[in-house]
Formats: sequence, C-alpha cells, structure tokens
Amino acid sequence: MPELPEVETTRRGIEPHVVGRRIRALTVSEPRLRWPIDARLPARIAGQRVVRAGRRAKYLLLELETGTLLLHLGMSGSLRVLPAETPRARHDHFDVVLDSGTALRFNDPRRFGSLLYTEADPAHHPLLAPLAPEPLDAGFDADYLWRATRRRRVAIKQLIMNARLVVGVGNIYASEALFRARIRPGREARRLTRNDIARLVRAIRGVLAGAVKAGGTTLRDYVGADGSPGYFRQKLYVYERAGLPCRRCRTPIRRRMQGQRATYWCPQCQR
DNA sequence: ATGGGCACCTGGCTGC
DNA sequence: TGCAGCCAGGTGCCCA
Repeated sequence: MPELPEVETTRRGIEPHVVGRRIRALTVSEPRLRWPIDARLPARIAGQRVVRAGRRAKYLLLELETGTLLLHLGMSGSLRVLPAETPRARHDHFDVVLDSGTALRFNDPRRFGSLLYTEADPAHHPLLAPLAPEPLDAGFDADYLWRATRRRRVAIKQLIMNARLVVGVGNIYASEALFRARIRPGREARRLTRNDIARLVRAIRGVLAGAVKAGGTTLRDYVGADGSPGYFRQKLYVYERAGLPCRRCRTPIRRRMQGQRATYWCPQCQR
C-alpha cells in the first residue's frame, strides 16, 4: 500500500507527537510481521527519548537516544496516534506507548510490515544501504536516471519500482508518473531518450510531491496518523481507471499485468 | 550483473 | 448461502 507519499504523510502526522517524548513501553500483541519482532526489543527501547522522526524511502525512522527504529508499513499497514487506553482492534499488532499517554499503534491486516531496531548508523543497515537516492532530493536528477537506465532491458515501469534504482515509487505512482511523462510503461528502459528521462524525473518528483500535499492516496486500508484518508485518489489519471476515458484525451485507459502487477496507461497520450 | 517468479498474509469481491 | 478463485499502496530471496 503505502508508497513514499503515504509514509511521508504518516511521518508528518506522528512527528509532533513523538519528538522529545520518552518511550514508556513497547507492547506487542502480534510479533509475526514480515520479520518477527525481536522479543528483547521492548526492553531495549523502553525509557529512551525520541530524538527525530525521519524517513528513508518507504521506511519510517524513529531515531532514539541510542538507536533507531525502522518501521515499514508493507502493503496494508498504518500507524496512528491515539490515547494509549484505546481498545485494540483487529490487526493492531503493537503500540509504542509514550510518556504523554498517547500511543503509536500499528495496524496491518496482511502483516507485510516490519519493526526493526539498530544501534548502528541506519544508513548502513542492510535494508537501507542499497537504496537509491531520495527522489525529492537533488541527487535524483536526469543524469542519475540516465545512467541508471543504460543497458537495462527491463520495462521502464518495473525499473522505477526497483528500489535499488528509484525509491519511493510503488504501483500507483509508477503508472501515474509514466502517464505524466507521456511514456508507455512497457518501453525498454535503455531505449528512453535523454528527453524522456528528463520528463520522467520531473514526473516522478511532481507526482510524489503532489501526493504528499494531498496526504497520500487511500484506496483501501491506508489512513494517516490521525485516521484520516489521503485525497490524492481524486487526482489519479490512470490507476484503477481501466476502461474509463482518459482525463486528457478521452481514450479508454488500458490495463495489463506487468511483472505480476497491474499497469494502467493511456494508449493515446503515452508513447 | 540482470531479470523473472515466488513467497509472505488477510480480506474483499466476483461468479458459479 | 457457500465457496473457489482472483486481486490488492511491498520487497527479499532464489534461480536461470
């Protein structure tokens, strides 16, 4: 589910509630996430102050005094801020209880999310180290993507969903960015021209930034830290719009499977 | 090195 | 009403 905009929206939502607070407890009701939550984790983080709420790609980073919590929302996860005494609901898996009496509560029906902890530099963590530059930072530019796409035969849509090459773009925003860049999702990456690449970089940045502004996209499970949905769905041009008229040219939007994920595009606008 | 396919898990919807 | 089958905002890992 959550791609960069949803994770960033969650980060912004929790930030004012967590930074400077001390962790009273980590209470785990279901440790079986993508990776099991370490049974010693509650003891390790209890009593620590939260220094910073950061993000790297689709990971939320809660920087503590002596380590960093790495939290991933997976496909169906959400993290909410609520009073610690709020009764648990189905698929609530853990609470980070703060000294303010509020809790960060993680809910994830599919349990593809994860909660990890490292006392080393998180940038060196094996899951974070190989990640591409942040798409909204200066390091992600046409030169970078040009080099990353040379001699790559994969379809460009699959390439921009590969976190070693482009980070933060998932299935929704991949289709949306390619629509904005007017590039067909099935084009071989290395066949894109310099101009295509420049438009694609702008499109990726634009769609991600726009979605952050709208609080993300809610299709099914996603809610922000305050429980409210994201409103970017109304601004989607192609995703889940198969058969509906293109919002630019009225041609019916097409859908096909690409690497076991649905891809949407306008056969008229995109070449 | 690159790329493809599978696995992990639950729930909602469709169609018989 | 029940149930099988398919699909869903991600991504690490194994194999060719």
